[in-house]
Amino acid sequence: MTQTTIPRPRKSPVQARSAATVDAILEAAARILESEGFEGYTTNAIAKRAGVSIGSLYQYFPNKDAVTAALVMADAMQLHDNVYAAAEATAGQDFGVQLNALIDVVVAHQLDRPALARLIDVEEHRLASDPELEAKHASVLALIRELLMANRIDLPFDLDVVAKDLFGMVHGMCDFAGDYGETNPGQLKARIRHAVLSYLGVPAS
Amino acid sequence: MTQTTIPRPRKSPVQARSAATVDAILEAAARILESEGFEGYTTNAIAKRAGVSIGSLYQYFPNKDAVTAALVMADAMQLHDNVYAAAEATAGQDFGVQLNALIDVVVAHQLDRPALARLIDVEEHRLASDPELEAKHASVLALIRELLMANRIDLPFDLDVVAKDLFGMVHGMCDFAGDYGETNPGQLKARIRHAVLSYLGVPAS
DNA sequence: TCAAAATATGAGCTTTAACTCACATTGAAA
DNA sequence: TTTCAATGTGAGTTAAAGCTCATATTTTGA
Repeated sequence: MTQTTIPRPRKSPVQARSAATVDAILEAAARILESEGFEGYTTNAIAKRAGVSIGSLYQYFPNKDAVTAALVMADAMQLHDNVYAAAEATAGQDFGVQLNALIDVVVAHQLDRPALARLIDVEEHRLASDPELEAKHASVLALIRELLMANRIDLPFDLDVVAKDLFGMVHGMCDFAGDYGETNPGQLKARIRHAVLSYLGVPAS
Repeated sequence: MTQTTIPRPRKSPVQARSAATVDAILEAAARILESEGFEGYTTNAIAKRAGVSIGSLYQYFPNKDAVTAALVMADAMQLHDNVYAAAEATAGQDFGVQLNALIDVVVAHQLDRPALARLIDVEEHRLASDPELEAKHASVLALIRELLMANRIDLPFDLDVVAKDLFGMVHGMCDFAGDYGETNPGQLKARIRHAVLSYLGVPAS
């Protein structure tokens, strides 16, 4: 594994137009990754699709990996924020309701742009792990643990391990569903709900 | 998605030494992908690690993707063969025993070389889907369906969908376990077994 | 033993993509 | 209005990686 320079923004945008440039670059990067895969994912292509010059791209990102890292981080933050928003919105309600809200978020996150989600996953592993990124992940797992504890669910295994299993399970089912072109997110959610509840030994409501 | 030339062996080896060359190339490709990721995965590096010249590599593979395709196919065949071997070895026995055998194979396949398994997964999606490869996958799913039918399991959903869910679920749990460095494959198997059995509504034996 | 086919070699050609830099344009503070 | 910092530009440099090909070596079969 070659030591890549730490992928961090070179300079922060201060004016509105440069912030727009950065946004355009990230959005273009996502779209190219989604439509072309790693194949066509080049900095020149990203700049072109974003409608900015290649020079501008390198003004805000020291190298290609920095663009990808920013993309990965944005994705992680989105999941994190949506998950927490869903939890807050359903706080105090039935366990089933809270669980549904979480599943909605995760399924949406994975199925909305399945190809992109998968490639971001890969890059997430390839890039040197960013503490900030790790924190977001840990935070999502913590939320799952809290949900389980607050509802005094009888766990078949360690709390820690159960949270990870559930996350992996849901992720895997979504991923695979995305692969064979699942068209009915509603039914997928129902199945995931069933999988989670039965794993936990909670009778379906 | 650029039209890549169909990744097919350029010529088949007829002498023993050339077969050895091809094997060495594939093994080297796997090892590099595993230890360096896509980063260092170059045809020159593969040839070097395999101890053969770059010219030899291109004698048997028309391009880089052809090497990767062969690797992916070999992986799929290995899973397929192991799964079928496990099914035959436990044919006629308890559902629980048969299921355990299958889980053993899948966990081993995914956890033996987790980094490699993940990257092969990615390439599997990037490459134009090979009918032969699709057939192997379909065949594995068919085996799961047969197992469920032969044991007259009461299914919560469509047979087809259940098979896919189970595969995705197991895959996801293994993948995630590989990520955080699961050291205890035995416990992972137990949890997967629990997840599968409870999804199916089969009481643990 | 020997010719022909199969296999192996690696320097180097070619393409491509990451990245630079000298210069142009725009925005904001004074 | 002026001035300087912030931002934008894209032709061109550079390094690397895919791939070729003329040539060398090994194996086979007659």
